[in-house]
Amino acid sequence: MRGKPTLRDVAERAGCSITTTSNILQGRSHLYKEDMVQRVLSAAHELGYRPNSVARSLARRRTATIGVVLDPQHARLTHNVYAHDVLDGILAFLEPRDYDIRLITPRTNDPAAVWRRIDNGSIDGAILIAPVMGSPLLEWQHYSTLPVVAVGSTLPEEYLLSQVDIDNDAAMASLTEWVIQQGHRAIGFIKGHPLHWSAHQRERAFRRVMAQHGLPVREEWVLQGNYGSESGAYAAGQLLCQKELPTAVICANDDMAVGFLQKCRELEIPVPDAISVAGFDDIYWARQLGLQLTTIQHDRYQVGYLAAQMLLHQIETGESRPQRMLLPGTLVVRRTVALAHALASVPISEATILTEGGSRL
Amino acid sequence: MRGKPTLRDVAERAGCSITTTSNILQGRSHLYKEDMVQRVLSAAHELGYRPNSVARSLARRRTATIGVVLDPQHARLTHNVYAHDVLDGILAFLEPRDYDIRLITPRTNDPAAVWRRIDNGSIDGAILIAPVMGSPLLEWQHYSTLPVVAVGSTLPEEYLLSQVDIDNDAAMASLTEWVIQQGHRAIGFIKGHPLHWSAHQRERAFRRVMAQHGLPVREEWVLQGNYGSESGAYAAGQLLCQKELPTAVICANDDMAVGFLQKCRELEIPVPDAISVAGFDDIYWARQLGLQLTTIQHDRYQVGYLAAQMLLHQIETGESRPQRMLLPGTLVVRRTVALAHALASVPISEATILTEGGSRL
DNA sequence: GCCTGCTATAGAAACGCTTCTAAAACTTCC
DNA sequence: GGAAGTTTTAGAAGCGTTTCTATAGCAGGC
Repeated sequence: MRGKPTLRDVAERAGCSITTTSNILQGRSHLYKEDMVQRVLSAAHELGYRPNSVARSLARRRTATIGVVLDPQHARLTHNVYAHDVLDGILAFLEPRDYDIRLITPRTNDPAAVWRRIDNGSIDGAILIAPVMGSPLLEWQHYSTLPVVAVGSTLPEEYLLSQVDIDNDAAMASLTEWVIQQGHRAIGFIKGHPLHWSAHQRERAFRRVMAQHGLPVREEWVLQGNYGSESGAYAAGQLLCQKELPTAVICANDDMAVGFLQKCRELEIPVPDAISVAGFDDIYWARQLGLQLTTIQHDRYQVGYLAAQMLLHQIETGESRPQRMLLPGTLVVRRTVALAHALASVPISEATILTEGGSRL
Repeated sequence: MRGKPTLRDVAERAGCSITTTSNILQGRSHLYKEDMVQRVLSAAHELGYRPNSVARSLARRRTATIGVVLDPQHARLTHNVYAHDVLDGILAFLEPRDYDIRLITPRTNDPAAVWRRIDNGSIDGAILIAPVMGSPLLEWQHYSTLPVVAVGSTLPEEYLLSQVDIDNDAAMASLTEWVIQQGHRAIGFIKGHPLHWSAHQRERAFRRVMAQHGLPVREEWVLQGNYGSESGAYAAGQLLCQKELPTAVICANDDMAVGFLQKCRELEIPVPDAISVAGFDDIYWARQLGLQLTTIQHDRYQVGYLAAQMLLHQIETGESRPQRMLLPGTLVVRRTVALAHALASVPISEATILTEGGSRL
């Protein structure tokens, strides 16, 4: 016996066949006499036998491993707070079920290469983390027959992908609704990264609710961001130097809201006294730092957990009809959004005029 | 041909043997006539053949996968900023070399179970992320013969583990040195998590430098934290209500420093006017939020990158003597540490007295 | 023209496990 | 006491690769 002990070594030592050994070691010991069972068990223990998972995977035709694939766009985990929470949820579900995780971070945009890497027989299914528009991950159908679940992007139906995500639309709608209820009429918006579906969904919800309330959206108050906090600060710079200002600004995510707040501090514009700011995501460090940001909180951990569950279900049942599962977000009211009528009547009192003067949906 | 095409299918289609096919597909085409090579290549392409990595691993006796193992203590990735950066570095090194990563998060403290999970033939080596004292990961020697590299913990030699880490001792020494150079004599310290080696190393360096300068360390100014920001805030509460205060406080990491700063703000104690605060780690969000924290910056990404490199070297050469590699940290001077003599002479002017009155190393 | 020494190709044995199928060994029953 | 059944065990064929070794085919040298 050179190297690691194999099933054959155990069998020899116990004086029985490989089959017997394999069966007993897999827990099918009711097939054998107590005596045999003991012999095998102790032989295995004495040799320190550990089954080789590669050989097992080959024989069983399943690997008990699932792939977690990061979009090439945001393959650097570091600043991808989203991925951490989701990954935690995935791990939490999979670990007790003896599934392992293979982390795949393609660095190319060639879908054939990407999928060759993902679907090479080493995983039973994959979770795609937040594929963006144009991502090679979305070419799934042409390159793989693996069960797949996408998280963090609510994709159009035609991609035929199962998905778990938060309900961006409903959450942003309720946030906007609430800001309006605080008496704000003049509301600005900082948009998220243009390649993220969520950015569009959040913007659309904002506009819809504004329209429902008959409030105009002034395009000079709608600024492009990219979900990064610098872009929030930049947008703040752009916005705050305008002649007329909104009384409130909704940022498509917290990172940008944090950047926005910083810029406000820099320019010595008090929040929420001069302007109200809302975010979306309820990120850890904003909370940690006591920024008291009013925002939408949602359970990313749960997204990961449910995605893993959905994927395992697909793997085990062979069910392949794509499903979509949307989790609700919760409005968290803190202190960066004030009542509009309590505002100092700086340039912001224009607000009331705007309600009439506004032009488009 | 049911299911995925195999090497045999390609061979049949190309009208040659499996060996030939395998050789050509692995790039050994100089062995064959151009004609044959073309036949095989196009057959493979037409069938959409993709080699099965599990079978390949079994035959080659290597998996081209390395395991990244999180200590059960901090298996939740979410708030483990450290792990993200390291993981990024690991990925960056491994991806272009066609190695994959298996993420392993044991949830138990039984070393046998943990190592059964890690070393089951599915990986060629492992990187252990920040094993803490008493971690089952440290039992390595008894349970595995896999090449292993530990990162994020500078362990005692007797564990016989290769390691890559930052030089906690040197970095904390230079930070302390610098604070002293700013004229501070009365310096407090907030300790890190007692199970982390780094916490002890940082504390020891602090004490040593203080002693070298003949400065006493007042034990009522040395408070236990746990690397979490809440613990920093708590320690601040404990410290700041004392009769005599230090003029500066060094926190064993940034998270605690952030907590400390928040508490200061809460208590309306101006930093650095009333008290100076230093951190260690230079975390992203502290920077992001413009806290201007004076701290030690170090390259966690690089730690991961080098660890992966070291591990691959061990795997490929069979070299197994444990090596240790320590990366230097860099002092980043921002604004939370002021010159001591520029301080308002609040209770803090006691400082000068302390230099004499102090008691112990 | 036969042996030597190439090159080009194929056969077959691993790798370590699972599992289907078959065959011994032992009951039981009429 | 032998057919029929039941329990216990073993044989052997995969799983899809890699790779060692063997064998054709075909020059060239004497």
